[in-house]
Amino acid sequence: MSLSYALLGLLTYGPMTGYQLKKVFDESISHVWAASLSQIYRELSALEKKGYLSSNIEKQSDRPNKKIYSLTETGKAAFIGWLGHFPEKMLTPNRDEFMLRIFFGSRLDHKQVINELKRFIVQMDQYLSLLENIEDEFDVCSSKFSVESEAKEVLFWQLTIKRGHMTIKTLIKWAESCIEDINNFYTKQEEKKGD
Amino acid sequence: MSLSYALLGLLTYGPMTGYQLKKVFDESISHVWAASLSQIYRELSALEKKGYLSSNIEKQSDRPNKKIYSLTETGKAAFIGWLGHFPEKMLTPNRDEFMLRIFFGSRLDHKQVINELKRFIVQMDQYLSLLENIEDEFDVCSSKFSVESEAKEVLFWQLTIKRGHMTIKTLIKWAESCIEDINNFYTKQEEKKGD
DNA sequence: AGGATCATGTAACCGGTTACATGATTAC
DNA sequence: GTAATCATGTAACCGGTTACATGATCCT
Repeated sequence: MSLSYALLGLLTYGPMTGYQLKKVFDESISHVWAASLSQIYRELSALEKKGYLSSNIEKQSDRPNKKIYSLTETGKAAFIGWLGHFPEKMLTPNRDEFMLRIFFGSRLDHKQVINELKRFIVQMDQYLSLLENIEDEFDVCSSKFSVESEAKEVLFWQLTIKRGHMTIKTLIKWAESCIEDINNFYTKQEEKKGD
Repeated sequence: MSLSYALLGLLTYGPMTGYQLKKVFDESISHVWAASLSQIYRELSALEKKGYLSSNIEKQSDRPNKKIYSLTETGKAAFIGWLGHFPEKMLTPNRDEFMLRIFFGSRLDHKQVINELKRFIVQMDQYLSLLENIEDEFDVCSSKFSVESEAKEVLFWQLTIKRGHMTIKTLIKWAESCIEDINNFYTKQEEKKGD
């Protein structure tokens, strides 16, 4: 599965604990592949059993001990192998609770639908500004460290964030056009009654 | 869950078999919520146990008998209840195998990445024309049947397809800009070497 | 002859979600 | 005082995927 390779991929940057991996996930990959802590722990122990990872425990007196995972050679090879094989079908099936309700929107009061669309826009705006902050940080990054390898990594991270940015902007435009379309439909309906 | 309500929702249009539901799904809701046949059958029997659906069997001599499901009153009430309660968070977590590889794209030969992005564009173009065909059919629909209730339904179906249309178009633009960005990065890198 | 369509399902698997459990430290 | 952070997990559940099973008819 993909989650395991995401973990292996992050561990190519250096050894980490499950807890640290979760944090790195949330700040980077989560925009492309989300994961919960319990899932990460479960996956890490499975990967260790497989021999893709090794672990050593760092004792701490004040806090719980750390279990630090490192990528093995076979683990790295597995990651590289996975990375080179892109999926044939690049369209991932959508499952969207919100959209499912819009599909049946004709059964609702159109004022409620418009309210929900407005809520949708607010949420997308929030997420958009979050993405814009991340983009700003990347811009700082790529100007600071102009080492070739680091700049290259930042480039691809930027591309993933850009995708989010662009699609969210489009979704906002979509929702706005929906509100218009719905309003038009209902005003036309009333004109007909007026005749 | 959502699948059950999608099924209940479709059955508000009239009684159907699981097989028929699958076909309707593929032509409409699948763009918003995909489902497999085995899943539909499993779900339908669960809904019948719950009392949301009732079934009667239509005997056929040449083909397997049909098990026709109808919505019960409690089923309809459950659907309406679900429909009115939109999820608080309208952002669904992404999980995209393709994007995960782009995230680690710095570890690949940039020519391969560009090739995969081009394949991505081809696939999106195909899906786009599919969506455009659906939109054309809807346009015919809404001009043909101008009964108020039917036109209203078509309106919301159009909105769901429009979302797909707009996001796919954006994804194509994104992929094109990625190819540019990557090419720029590598030509700049070579210029530096030339100095 | 071979594949699509009609029509029903079952069973196993896999991975994502939620809830539970523990417990010290630090910051407001 | 109470919430967040650090740090580890386990167990149950739920829903989506894949594979299997059956069998006639219709189209190329």
